[in-house]
Amino acid sequence: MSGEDNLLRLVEAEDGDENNYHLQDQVGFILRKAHQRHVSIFASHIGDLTPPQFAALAKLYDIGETSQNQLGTLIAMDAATVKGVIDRLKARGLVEVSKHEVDKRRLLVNLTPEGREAIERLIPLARTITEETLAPLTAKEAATFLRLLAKLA
Amino acid sequence: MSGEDNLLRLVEAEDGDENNYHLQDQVGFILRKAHQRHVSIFASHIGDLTPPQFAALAKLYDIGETSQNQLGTLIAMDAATVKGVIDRLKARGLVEVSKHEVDKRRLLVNLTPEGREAIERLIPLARTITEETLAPLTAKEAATFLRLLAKLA
DNA sequence: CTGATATCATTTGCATACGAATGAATTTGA
DNA sequence: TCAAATTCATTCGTATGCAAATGATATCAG
Repeated sequence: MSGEDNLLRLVEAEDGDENNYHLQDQVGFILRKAHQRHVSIFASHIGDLTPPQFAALAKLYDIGETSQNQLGTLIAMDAATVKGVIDRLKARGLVEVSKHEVDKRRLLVNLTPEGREAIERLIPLARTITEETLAPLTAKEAATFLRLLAKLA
Repeated sequence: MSGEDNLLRLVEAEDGDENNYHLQDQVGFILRKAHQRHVSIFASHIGDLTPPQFAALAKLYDIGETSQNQLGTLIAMDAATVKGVIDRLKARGLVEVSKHEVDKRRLLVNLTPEGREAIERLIPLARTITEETLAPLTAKEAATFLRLLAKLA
């Protein structure tokens, strides 16, 4: 038996479960599953829009016209991702784009009337989605969870 | 005015900001950002493997040979997704697949010696990744967070 | 004023993620 | 037993998500 084996046995003896790596205890894995569950709940309430698409509309509704790049920063999407999201919203007539008068690099994005109508209609559903996502927790637990989650995001 | 409207007005009166929908307060949005941050931390420590690929290797290391479908269930991936993950791990020689002797529908998946060596080498890094992901929280907060997160996943 | 830098947007390539449809094999139930 | 239902895997289509490269424009520094 090698020295490494001996050491390993000592470690095992101390801990009892040192060798066992349990995926389901890792924060990344649980985070991924919780996110999956939320997306599924979202889809069950809002079937014709994805969470990123909803985020883009909601942010435009909140702050008004802005550049594609700035919008991406605000909703945590890189330039390549936000372009795809905006392209699809544009194809559906929910947003419209225009060139910035001064800075010719910028692409301005804004809600269309249809987009505004859509997001106003959907925001109440989004509140329901949030409630359902947090339903396994008590109100106090939910508050604690959101506070700690925000620290990690 | 309906009863619902009345209730809503009461809530608004209590809250004072009912009309304003803030994306950054929604659990789904924060969950998405926290997940993004974790993936980024993961990539900074383990550049040549994605979290889903790591999950597949870790689970195979934990339970040994299993069917592709069963593996997918254990690591929370649907059949289409797990196929892609296994295909890429197979192409890199980290897993090998074989046909189930009895049930000819099943595709058995197992670690290769290289895959086993890889996951044993990476598990300590994964512990570091978990620590770094939870670093913004105190030990007590982290324990609370994991407990509540697990309830949501 | 101008060359170096920085910013904005686009494109490509790769990797999840999932719904839906399909085909093969197995299990169930009348 | 045998038709119906189920399970396993694959394929297709669509939608994030990000790294890297590129081009256009704007800003900065000397």
